[in-house]
Amino acid sequence: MARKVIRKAVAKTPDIRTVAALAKVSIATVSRTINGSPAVSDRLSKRVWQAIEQLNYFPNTHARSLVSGRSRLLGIIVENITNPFFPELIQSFEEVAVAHGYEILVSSSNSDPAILTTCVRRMLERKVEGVAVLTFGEEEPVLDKLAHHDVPIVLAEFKLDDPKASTILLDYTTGIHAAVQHLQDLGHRLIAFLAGPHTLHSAITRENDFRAAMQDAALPIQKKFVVECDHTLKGGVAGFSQLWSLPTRPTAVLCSNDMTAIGVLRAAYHESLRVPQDLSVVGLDDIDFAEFTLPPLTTIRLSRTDLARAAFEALRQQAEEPANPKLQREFLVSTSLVVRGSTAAPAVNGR
Amino acid sequence: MARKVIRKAVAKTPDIRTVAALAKVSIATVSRTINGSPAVSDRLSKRVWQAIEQLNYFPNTHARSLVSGRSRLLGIIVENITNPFFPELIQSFEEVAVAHGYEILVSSSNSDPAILTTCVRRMLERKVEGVAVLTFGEEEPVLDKLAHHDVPIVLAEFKLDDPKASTILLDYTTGIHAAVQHLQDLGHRLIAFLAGPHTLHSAITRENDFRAAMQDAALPIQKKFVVECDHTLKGGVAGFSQLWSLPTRPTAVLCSNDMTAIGVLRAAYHESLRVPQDLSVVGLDDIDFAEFTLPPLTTIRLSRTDLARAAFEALRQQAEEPANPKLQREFLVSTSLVVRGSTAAPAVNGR
DNA sequence: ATGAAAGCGCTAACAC
DNA sequence: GTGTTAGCGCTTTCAT
Repeated sequence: MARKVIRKAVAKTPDIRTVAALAKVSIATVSRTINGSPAVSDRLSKRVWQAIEQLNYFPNTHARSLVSGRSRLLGIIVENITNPFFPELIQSFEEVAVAHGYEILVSSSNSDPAILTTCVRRMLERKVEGVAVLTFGEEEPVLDKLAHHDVPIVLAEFKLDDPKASTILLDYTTGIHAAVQHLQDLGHRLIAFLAGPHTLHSAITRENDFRAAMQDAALPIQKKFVVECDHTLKGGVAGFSQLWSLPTRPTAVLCSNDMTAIGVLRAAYHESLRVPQDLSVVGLDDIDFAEFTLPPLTTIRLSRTDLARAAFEALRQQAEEPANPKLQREFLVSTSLVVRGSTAAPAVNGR
Repeated sequence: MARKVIRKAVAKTPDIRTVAALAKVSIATVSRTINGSPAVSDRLSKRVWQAIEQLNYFPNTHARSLVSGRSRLLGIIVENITNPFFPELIQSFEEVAVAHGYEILVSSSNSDPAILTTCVRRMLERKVEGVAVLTFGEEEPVLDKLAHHDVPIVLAEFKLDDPKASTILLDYTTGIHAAVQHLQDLGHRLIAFLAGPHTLHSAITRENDFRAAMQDAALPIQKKFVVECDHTLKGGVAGFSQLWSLPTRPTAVLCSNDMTAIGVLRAAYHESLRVPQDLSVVGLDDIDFAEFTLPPLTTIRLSRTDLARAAFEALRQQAEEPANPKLQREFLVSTSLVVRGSTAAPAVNGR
């Protein structure tokens, strides 16, 4: 009794009962109205919405999730939010998720399996309906845990043998072939490749595609022309100096990602090399910034929007139509070459 | 009955009852154990943890939030996640929040009041315990709504007259004075300022601090030397060309943020100007990338870590000790000059 | 120290 | 069409 009095005294945030009382209907009707059930008469529906408006009411998500078993929460784990590629990805993912009435939980794994584990756990605790692991294939062992918990999961470039898992395949081949072709057309023969860390599936795929493209172009690959970097700007600087210490130097460098290419641009500048006259540089990703480097970076575009949409769609399907027999389990995102200012014909003495 | 059979058949995710049954205790004891209540005997506690382990159980956050009224969720709204300043800020905020057992909801307002409104609403629905609005003072009207809902809120550079609101003040003065001093020491007298959009509190504060610093240095400000940009790289390019079309040109430019400064660097390059010999450039923020521009950018550092920590602490205090009479309502984050390669003495003919 | 039971705000099955 | 009611999984009195 005393409790009730207090409840009246303190203006609590309105709940479904408050609305029902004001609209003079049952709480079931309020619930139905909110959820757009067709079985509510216009007359009552109007009264309910009016009450909702008047009270500035909105439903408690936790209560909803508890009873419905659906949280409308999706998790997205990226490798490092500080890498410009990822914020753009997150933004696209958020946009499409919110448009479909989902909320997202974001985490960076920072390539640390321990962190990934706690990320996953936190997301599981929040009862996410799906997790997009866009770390590009680094931390496989942990992923089994996710699958075990029966949560839909989508991975970039890595197939998990689990009915709840789907995969986004990146078609690097097209873009990388186009890039090598482009360089060959310009007259380059000495083309180097600054690879990503071999702990990453994507890095290995990219490197393999480079080798294949060179072979298709009948261009030899000098052994020392493929060097493993770490997908950071500093890594690009280091990779460049390794290349430059070689007796024969390449006239063009294809990089496993844009940050590496930007590192090369920077290192080349310090060596007083002119890009593209003395060295052609090609990146991969086409981060927003690529347009603004000096010179603007020729690069292989990997659309963050396409990737994010595919990831969301994979999760949505699993969450909303788990019984659908023709659930799409694989998604393909393509790449394409964007020619800007960092590539040109090699200088004659470069031959 | 039929229901129960199904329940047994399908291996449901374990709940508190499952644990209690396995440990042969009541659900209350399980709850107490999980929450570290001292009133549980070692003997039972051990049994409970064992069961938890064995079942790989973890509590349902929604149920917990529903009954306890605490979601352990914090919201952070930034202006644009694509601006490198913000991911760094988000990362720091996430780190400290997670370390304290909170989860975060991230949103970008993209300077659009309508988007901000829905962000706020979504966060309110999720029952966040506090919101950090780090948009730097753009969308005031909407903020009242937040305050109205009795949710703790922390703002950057904007005071809201509400008991639940606190403010983070940025001490630009120190950094900007140091920068002007630095330029004066190098011999500059013709110093321009590329301001941020006047819709931003922070932009106005920065501009005012610049004017004050110039006055203190007894340096005149040419009227046309202060131009309003928009805190983007493109804005910096545009600002530079406006400056360069002037009859007398500045020998140094101080920019309201790093992206603007990077735009100036780029525009200067296109004019075949050498930085810093022909033009000194100073940024503000010290984003990660500032270290890697060509040349490395001299800039005024605004620590994202400090800012994030202050924001979290403000929210935590409001959420956990709302009754504390000496709750801190204002936080100060300082700035400092970082000298790199984009500043030098002006060329003699520049005099 | 432990357990029984009430109830957080909501949805959905069932009754009318 | 609309209302009544039983829980969703948990925390928290209140007994014992």
